Amino acid sequence: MSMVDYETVMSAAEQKCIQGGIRFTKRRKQVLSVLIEADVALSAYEIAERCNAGSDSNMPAMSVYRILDLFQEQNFIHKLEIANKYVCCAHISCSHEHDKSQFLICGSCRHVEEINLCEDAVKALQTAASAAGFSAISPQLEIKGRCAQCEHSEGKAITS
Amino acid sequence: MSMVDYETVMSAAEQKCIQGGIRFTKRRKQVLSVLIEADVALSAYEIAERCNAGSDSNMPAMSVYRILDLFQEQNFIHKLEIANKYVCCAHISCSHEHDKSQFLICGSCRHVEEINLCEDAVKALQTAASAAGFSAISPQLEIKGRCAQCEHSEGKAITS
DNA sequence: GCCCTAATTGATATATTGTATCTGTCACTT
DNA sequence: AAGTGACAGATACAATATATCAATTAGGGC
Repeated sequence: MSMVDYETVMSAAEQKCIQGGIRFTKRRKQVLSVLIEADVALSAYEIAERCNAGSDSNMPAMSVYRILDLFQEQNFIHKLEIANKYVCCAHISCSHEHDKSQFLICGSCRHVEEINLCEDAVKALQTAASAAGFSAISPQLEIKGRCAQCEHSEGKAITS
Repeated sequence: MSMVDYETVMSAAEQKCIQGGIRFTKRRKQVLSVLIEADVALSAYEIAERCNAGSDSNMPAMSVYRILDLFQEQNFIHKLEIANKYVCCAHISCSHEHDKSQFLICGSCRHVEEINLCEDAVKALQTAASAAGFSAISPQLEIKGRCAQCEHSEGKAITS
């Protein structure tokens, strides 16, 4: 998330909170800050640690979970269920619709990359889902694979 | 998994164990039995419960985890990481290669369906992965969506 | 059959991730 | 200034998973 401007994202988030009748409190700012500045996906407890690192603040994990829930509702962040980690949405400060995101997750090191699938691939997934009685697939797609780093280091197979 | 013949699968598993120099013990038979007979994906603790249901056996959850690890190495089962549940591989008793599987997982009720994607869709995923520096995607694909049942019951949005 | 070795299981502790619940506090509205 | 509802604190606990070491069991050579 380090490619987006911190201030732009924070103020966009604040605006969306105001519009939604939600407060952008100190706690919430802390959590969003950590996620914006992280260049990797973080677990809830890692977020709490980073909030507390080198400061007087004492962010309890429970608060992190509550705030993460809220942020997911607001589409500020994504939860990667394969990794049990959270990432900042790359499009908080965009005006256009951003309800499609795809993530590649390394089965070895859990490194995460956000990608863009072509429309045809997404349609193929939708079609297969419909055939199986699923009316819709999630706009967020998580695909497990093996990053180049892990591919070169060890011969260990991709987990499942 | 109820569409496959129980005995066929069990004996195929036994053969593969023997070939791999691995014992097909009572504990392992219990776990595989439960997964074959289950028509839904089960968590490790649910598997332990079912092993113990109405019997003198006392299967500890730790043993289940160990056996699940082994079965994953042997490709007898798949772990669905989005649901934290396990399913029997539909192809244990097949002779052909079976290293591609795709699952649809309902984001509301965690219902699981195994599907078959067309080659083109899989290739598109591969291509996108390569472009992002992932040398390979996992042969097992998990896609989150919303099953027809949940779609008709509630208006609640797909989680993430 | 007996012993040796390695595989397997038992048993216990602990880590990680997440939910439930109730209470206290703070900010906005009137 | 008081009331209301959103927000945070605090505690307990559930669910999922890993680590470790001891005890047991099965199979192979003698």
